[in-house]
Amino acid sequence: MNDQDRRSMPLFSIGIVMKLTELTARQIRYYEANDLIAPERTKGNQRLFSFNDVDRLLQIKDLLDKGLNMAGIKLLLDEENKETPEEAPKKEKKTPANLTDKELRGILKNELNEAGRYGKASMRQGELARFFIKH
Amino acid sequence: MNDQDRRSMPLFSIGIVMKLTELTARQIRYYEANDLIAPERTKGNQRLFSFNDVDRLLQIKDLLDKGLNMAGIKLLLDEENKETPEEAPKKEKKTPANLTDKELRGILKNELNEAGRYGKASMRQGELARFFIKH
DNA sequence: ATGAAATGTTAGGTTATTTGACATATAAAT
DNA sequence: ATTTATATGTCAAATAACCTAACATTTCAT
Repeated sequence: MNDQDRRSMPLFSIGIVMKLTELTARQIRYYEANDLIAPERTKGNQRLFSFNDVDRLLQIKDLLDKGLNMAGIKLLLDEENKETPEEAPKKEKKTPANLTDKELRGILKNELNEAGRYGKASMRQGELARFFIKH
Repeated sequence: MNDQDRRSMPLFSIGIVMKLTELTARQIRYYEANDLIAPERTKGNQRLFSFNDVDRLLQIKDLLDKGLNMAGIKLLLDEENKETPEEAPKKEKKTPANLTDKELRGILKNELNEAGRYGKASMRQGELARFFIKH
Protein backbone atom coordinates (compact mmCIF):
# COMPACT_ATOMS: atom_id res chain seq x y z
CA MET A 1 0.00 0.00 0.00
CA ASN A 2 1.41 3.35 -1.02
CA ASP A 3 0.93 6.82 0.32
CA GLN A 4 -1.90 7.68 -2.04
CA ASP A 5 -3.76 4.58 -0.94
CA ARG A 6 -3.43 5.65 2.66
CA ARG A 7 -4.62 9.14 1.89
CA SER A 8 -7.69 7.91 0.10
CA MET A 9 -8.66 5.24 2.60
CA PRO A 10 -12.21 5.85 3.87
CA LEU A 11 -11.86 6.28 7.62
CA PHE A 12 -13.86 9.12 9.13
CA SER A 13 -17.54 9.50 9.83
CA ILE A 14 -19.19 12.82 9.13
CA GLY A 15 -19.27 13.60 12.84
CA ILE A 16 -15.49 13.42 13.09
CA VAL A 17 -15.04 15.41 9.91
CA MET A 18 -17.24 18.12 11.36
CA LYS A 19 -14.82 18.44 14.25
CA LEU A 20 -11.71 18.24 12.11
CA THR A 21 -12.90 20.89 9.69
CA GLU A 22 -15.30 22.92 11.82
CA LEU A 23 -17.88 22.66 9.07
CA THR A 24 -21.49 21.68 9.68
CA ALA A 25 -22.94 18.48 8.29
CA ARG A 26 -25.18 20.62 6.13
CA GLN A 27 -22.19 22.32 4.58
CA ILE A 28 -20.32 19.12 3.95
CA ARG A 29 -23.32 17.52 2.28
CA TYR A 30 -23.90 20.62 0.22
CA TYR A 31 -20.37 20.55 -1.10
CA GLU A 32 -20.82 16.94 -2.01
CA ALA A 33 -24.06 17.77 -3.80
CA ASN A 34 -22.07 20.31 -5.78
CA ASP A 35 -19.43 17.75 -6.69
CA LEU A 36 -16.63 19.32 -4.69
CA ILE A 37 -16.03 16.08 -2.82
CA ALA A 38 -17.11 12.50 -3.31
CA PRO A 39 -16.63 10.57 -0.07
CA GLU A 40 -17.15 6.83 -0.04
CA ARG A 41 -20.18 5.23 1.54
CA THR A 42 -20.69 2.35 3.92
CA LYS A 43 -22.95 -0.51 2.92
CA GLY A 44 -25.68 1.36 4.73
CA ASN A 45 -25.06 4.51 2.70
CA GLN A 46 -23.33 6.57 5.36
CA ARG A 47 -20.46 8.78 4.29
CA LEU A 48 -16.87 7.75 5.03
CA PHE A 49 -14.19 10.38 4.44
CA SER A 50 -10.52 9.92 3.68
CA PHE A 51 -7.60 12.17 4.58
CA ASN A 52 -7.81 13.52 1.06
CA ASP A 53 -11.47 14.35 1.54
CA VAL A 54 -10.81 16.21 4.77
CA ASP A 55 -7.95 18.02 3.12
CA ARG A 56 -10.20 19.04 0.30
CA LEU A 57 -12.82 20.30 2.72
CA LEU A 58 -10.23 22.47 4.44
CA GLN A 59 -9.28 23.92 1.09
CA ILE A 60 -12.92 24.52 0.24
CA LYS A 61 -13.40 26.33 3.52
CA ASP A 62 -10.41 28.50 2.80
CA LEU A 63 -11.58 29.36 -0.68
CA LEU A 64 -15.08 30.16 0.53
CA ASP A 65 -13.58 32.57 3.03
CA LYS A 66 -11.93 34.25 0.09
CA GLY A 67 -15.25 34.74 -1.63
CA LEU A 68 -15.20 31.99 -4.26
CA ASN A 69 -18.37 30.15 -5.15
CA MET A 70 -18.89 26.45 -5.79
CA ALA A 71 -18.11 26.67 -9.50
CA GLY A 72 -14.89 28.57 -8.91
CA ILE A 73 -13.74 26.22 -6.20
CA LYS A 74 -14.48 23.22 -8.32
CA LEU A 75 -12.44 24.60 -11.18
CA LEU A 76 -9.48 25.35 -8.98
CA LEU A 77 -9.48 22.08 -7.11
CA ASP A 78 -9.92 20.01 -10.24
CA GLU A 79 -7.04 21.99 -11.72
CA GLU A 80 -4.70 21.17 -8.86
CA ASN A 81 -5.52 17.49 -8.95
CA LYS A 82 -4.74 17.50 -12.63
CA GLU A 83 -1.15 18.64 -12.11
CA THR A 84 0.02 15.04 -12.23
CA PRO A 85 -1.05 13.95 -15.72
CA GLU A 86 -0.27 10.28 -16.24
CA GLU A 87 -1.54 9.72 -19.75
CA ALA A 88 -3.59 12.93 -20.03
CA PRO A 89 -6.95 11.59 -21.24
CA LYS A 90 -8.29 14.58 -23.16
CA LYS A 91 -11.89 15.38 -22.27
CA GLU A 92 -12.53 19.04 -21.41
CA LYS A 93 -15.82 19.96 -19.76
CA LYS A 94 -17.68 23.06 -20.96
CA THR A 95 -18.01 25.99 -18.53
CA PRO A 96 -21.32 27.84 -18.22
CA ALA A 97 -19.89 31.20 -19.27
CA ASN A 98 -18.54 32.10 -22.68
CA LEU A 99 -14.99 32.21 -21.38
CA THR A 100 -12.61 29.40 -22.07
CA ASP A 101 -11.47 27.33 -19.14
CA LYS A 102 -8.03 28.81 -19.37
CA GLU A 103 -9.28 32.39 -19.26
CA LEU A 104 -11.47 31.62 -16.28
CA ARG A 105 -8.70 29.96 -14.36
CA GLY A 106 -6.41 32.86 -14.99
CA ILE A 107 -8.94 35.28 -13.58
CA LEU A 108 -9.60 33.14 -10.58
CA LYS A 109 -5.98 32.68 -9.73
CA ASN A 110 -5.36 36.38 -9.94
CA GLU A 111 -8.22 37.09 -7.62
CA LEU A 112 -6.92 34.49 -5.22
CA ASN A 113 -3.52 36.09 -5.16
CA GLU A 114 -5.15 39.41 -4.39
CA ALA A 115 -7.12 37.88 -1.56
CA GLY A 116 -4.00 36.30 -0.19
CA ARG A 117 -2.41 39.69 0.38
CA TYR A 118 -4.69 40.74 3.18
CA GLY A 119 -6.86 37.73 3.90
CA LYS A 120 -6.40 35.49 6.92
CA ALA A 121 -3.52 33.07 6.85
CA SER A 122 -4.28 30.63 4.06
CA MET A 123 -4.48 26.94 4.78
CA ARG A 124 -2.22 25.52 2.17
CA GLN A 125 -3.08 22.44 0.18
CA GLY A 126 -2.54 19.15 1.90
CA GLU A 127 -2.49 20.62 5.36
CA LEU A 128 -4.26 17.83 7.15
CA ALA A 129 -2.61 14.97 5.34
CA ARG A 130 0.79 16.49 6.04
CA PHE A 131 -0.27 16.66 9.60
CA PHE A 132 -1.03 13.00 9.83
CA ILE A 133 0.60 11.14 7.04
CA LYS A 134 4.20 10.16 6.84
CA HIS A 135 5.95 11.19 3.64
CA MET B 1 -0.42 20.18 18.75
CA ASN B 2 2.38 17.64 19.02
CA ASP B 3 2.74 14.14 17.73
CA GLN B 4 1.45 12.48 20.86
CA ASP B 5 -1.66 14.63 20.70
CA ARG B 6 -2.27 13.50 17.15
CA ARG B 7 -1.76 9.87 18.06
CA SER B 8 -4.21 10.05 20.91
CA MET B 9 -6.89 12.02 19.09
CA PRO B 10 -10.18 10.11 19.10
CA LEU B 11 -11.07 9.62 15.44
CA PHE B 12 -12.29 6.18 14.52
CA SER B 13 -15.60 4.44 15.10
CA ILE B 14 -15.59 0.80 16.07
CA GLY B 15 -16.68 -0.17 12.58
CA ILE B 16 -13.55 1.33 11.07
CA VAL B 17 -11.35 -0.18 13.75
CA MET B 18 -12.80 -3.59 12.95
CA LYS B 19 -11.59 -3.20 9.38
CA LEU B 20 -8.23 -1.76 10.33
CA THR B 21 -7.48 -4.51 12.83
CA GLU B 22 -9.57 -7.39 11.50
CA LEU B 23 -10.96 -7.90 14.98
CA THR B 24 -14.66 -8.32 15.69
CA ALA B 25 -16.57 -5.76 17.72
CA ARG B 26 -17.02 -8.41 20.38
CA GLN B 27 -13.29 -8.88 20.67
CA ILE B 28 -12.56 -5.19 20.86
CA ARG B 29 -15.15 -4.64 23.57
CA TYR B 30 -13.86 -7.64 25.48
CA TYR B 31 -10.35 -6.25 25.50
CA GLU B 32 -11.69 -2.99 26.78
CA ALA B 33 -13.60 -4.79 29.51
CA ASN B 34 -10.28 -6.36 30.49
CA ASP B 35 -8.58 -2.98 30.62
CA LEU B 36 -6.30 -3.57 27.67
CA ILE B 37 -7.55 -0.44 25.95
CA ALA B 38 -9.59 2.56 27.03
CA PRO B 39 -10.98 4.34 23.98
CA GLU B 40 -12.75 7.65 24.41
CA ARG B 41 -16.49 7.99 24.10
CA THR B 42 -18.75 10.36 22.23
CA LYS B 43 -21.37 12.32 24.10
CA GLY B 44 -23.70 9.48 23.21
CA ASN B 45 -21.34 6.90 24.72
CA GLN B 46 -20.06 5.41 21.49
CA ARG B 47 -16.43 4.42 21.36
CA LEU B 48 -13.95 6.61 19.49
CA PHE B 49 -10.50 5.15 18.92
CA SER B 50 -7.22 6.93 18.39
CA PHE B 51 -4.21 5.82 16.37
CA ASN B 52 -2.69 4.70 19.65
CA ASP B 53 -5.73 2.60 20.42
CA VAL B 54 -5.62 0.90 17.05
CA ASP B 55 -1.92 0.33 17.46
CA ARG B 56 -2.52 -1.27 20.78
CA LEU B 57 -5.20 -3.52 19.35
CA LEU B 58 -2.78 -4.71 16.70
CA GLN B 59 -0.29 -5.54 19.40
CA ILE B 60 -2.96 -7.36 21.38
CA LYS B 61 -3.88 -9.37 18.33
CA ASP B 62 -0.26 -10.31 17.81
CA LEU B 63 0.22 -11.36 21.40
CA LEU B 64 -2.97 -13.39 21.40
CA ASP B 65 -1.67 -15.24 18.37
CA LYS B 66 1.36 -16.09 20.44
CA GLY B 67 -0.78 -17.62 23.13
CA LEU B 68 -0.80 -14.91 25.80
CA ASN B 69 -3.92 -14.29 27.83
CA MET B 70 -5.43 -10.97 28.89
CA ALA B 71 -3.39 -10.78 32.08
CA GLY B 72 -0.13 -11.43 30.30
CA ILE B 73 -0.88 -8.96 27.56
CA LYS B 74 -1.83 -6.32 30.06
CA LEU B 75 1.42 -6.78 31.93
CA LEU B 76 3.50 -6.52 28.80
CA LEU B 77 1.71 -3.54 27.33
CA ASP B 78 1.68 -1.64 30.61
CA GLU B 79 5.38 -2.40 30.82
CA GLU B 80 6.13 -0.92 27.43
CA ASN B 81 4.18 2.24 28.12
CA LYS B 82 6.14 2.64 31.32
CA GLU B 83 9.49 2.81 29.51
CA THR B 84 9.24 6.59 29.56
CA PRO B 85 8.99 7.30 33.28
CA GLU B 86 8.43 10.99 33.89
CA GLU B 87 8.20 11.13 37.66
CA ALA B 88 7.73 7.40 38.30
CA PRO B 89 4.77 7.42 40.70
CA LYS B 90 5.38 4.24 42.70
CA LYS B 91 2.26 2.15 43.04
CA GLU B 92 2.72 -1.50 42.12
CA LYS B 93 -0.34 -3.68 41.66
CA LYS B 94 -0.40 -7.16 43.16
CA THR B 95 -0.48 -10.12 40.79
CA PRO B 96 -2.77 -13.07 41.48
CA ALA B 97 0.06 -15.59 41.74
CA ASN B 98 2.77 -15.70 44.34
CA LEU B 99 5.38 -14.54 41.86
CA THR B 100 6.64 -10.99 41.92
CA ASP B 101 5.83 -8.82 38.97
CA LYS B 102 9.42 -8.91 37.86
CA GLU B 103 9.55 -12.70 37.87
CA LEU B 104 6.35 -12.89 35.91
CA ARG B 105 7.53 -10.44 33.33
CA GLY B 106 10.76 -12.30 32.94
CA ILE B 107 8.92 -15.52 32.23
CA LEU B 108 6.58 -13.86 29.77
CA LYS B 109 9.32 -12.19 27.86
CA ASN B 110 11.24 -15.44 27.55
CA GLU B 111 8.21 -17.23 26.22
CA LEU B 112 7.66 -14.43 23.77
CA ASN B 113 11.17 -14.75 22.46
CA GLU B 114 10.62 -18.47 22.00
CA ALA B 115 7.41 -17.88 20.11
CA GLY B 116 9.13 -15.33 17.92
CA ARG B 117 11.50 -17.97 16.57
CA TYR B 118 8.94 -19.85 14.56
CA GLY B 119 5.74 -17.86 14.88
CA LYS B 120 4.34 -15.73 12.10
CA ALA B 121 6.01 -12.44 11.36
CA SER B 122 5.41 -10.25 14.38
CA MET B 123 3.68 -6.90 14.00
CA ARG B 124 6.01 -4.61 15.80
CA GLN B 125 4.84 -1.93 18.17
CA GLY B 126 3.58 1.25 16.60
CA GLU B 127 2.91 -0.33 13.26
CA LEU B 128 -0.24 1.56 12.37
CA ALA B 129 0.81 4.90 13.71
CA ARG B 130 4.10 4.62 11.82
CA PHE B 131 2.04 3.88 8.80
CA PHE B 132 0.03 7.03 9.04
CA ILE B 133 1.74 9.53 11.25
CA LYS B 134 4.65 11.71 10.29
CA HIS B 135 7.57 11.59 12.69
C1' DA C 1 -37.49 44.28 -4.94
C1' DT C 2 -35.97 39.94 -7.06
C1' DG C 3 -33.27 36.06 -7.44
C1' DA C 4 -29.58 33.04 -6.57
C1' DA C 5 -26.23 30.94 -3.36
C1' DA C 6 -25.08 29.15 1.02
C1' DT C 7 -26.56 27.55 5.26
C1' DG C 8 -29.99 26.62 9.06
C1' DT C 9 -33.76 23.84 10.77
C1' DT C 10 -36.97 20.23 11.15
C1' DA C 11 -39.11 15.73 10.32
C1' DG C 12 -39.34 10.81 9.35
C1' DG C 13 -36.73 6.87 8.22
C1' DT C 14 -32.45 3.91 8.29
C1' DT C 15 -27.93 2.38 9.94
C1' DA C 16 -24.49 1.76 13.52
C1' DT C 17 -23.32 1.06 18.12
C1' DT C 18 -24.27 -0.12 22.96
C1' DT C 19 -25.03 -3.32 26.80
C1' DG C 20 -26.41 -7.64 28.54
C1' DA C 21 -27.56 -12.33 28.33
C1' DC C 22 -26.81 -16.79 26.77
C1' DA C 23 -24.24 -20.20 23.78
C1' DT C 24 -20.00 -22.48 22.13
C1' DA C 25 -15.33 -23.94 21.59
C1' DT C 26 -11.00 -24.71 23.52
C1' DA C 27 -7.51 -25.04 26.95
C1' DA C 28 -6.17 -25.70 31.75
C1' DA C 29 -6.80 -27.66 36.11
C1' DT C 30 -8.72 -30.95 39.11
C1' DA D 1 -12.73 -37.64 32.39
C1' DT D 2 -14.98 -33.88 34.46
C1' DT D 3 -14.90 -29.35 35.66
C1' DT D 4 -13.53 -24.49 35.21
C1' DA D 5 -11.86 -20.52 32.96
C1' DT D 6 -11.03 -18.00 28.76
C1' DA D 7 -12.12 -16.09 24.47
C1' DT D 8 -15.45 -15.37 21.20
C1' DG D 9 -20.06 -15.86 18.78
C1' DT D 10 -24.91 -14.60 18.54
C1' DC D 11 -29.09 -12.34 19.55
C1' DA D 12 -32.25 -8.64 21.25
C1' DA D 13 -33.75 -4.16 22.79
C1' DA D 14 -32.45 0.59 23.30
C1' DT D 15 -30.22 4.62 21.74
C1' DA D 16 -27.03 7.43 18.94
C1' DA D 17 -25.64 8.85 14.55
C1' DC D 18 -26.64 9.53 10.02
C1' DC D 19 -29.58 9.83 5.79
C1' DT D 20 -32.68 12.54 2.46
C1' DA D 21 -36.00 15.92 1.51
C1' DA D 22 -38.40 19.97 2.30
C1' DC D 23 -38.82 24.52 3.76
C1' DA D 24 -36.81 28.75 6.11
C1' DT D 25 -33.28 32.25 6.59
C1' DT D 26 -29.43 35.15 5.33
C1' DT D 27 -26.62 37.55 2.24
C1' DC D 28 -25.25 39.50 -1.83
C1' DA D 29 -25.59 41.00 -6.56
C1' DT D 30 -28.47 42.49 -9.83
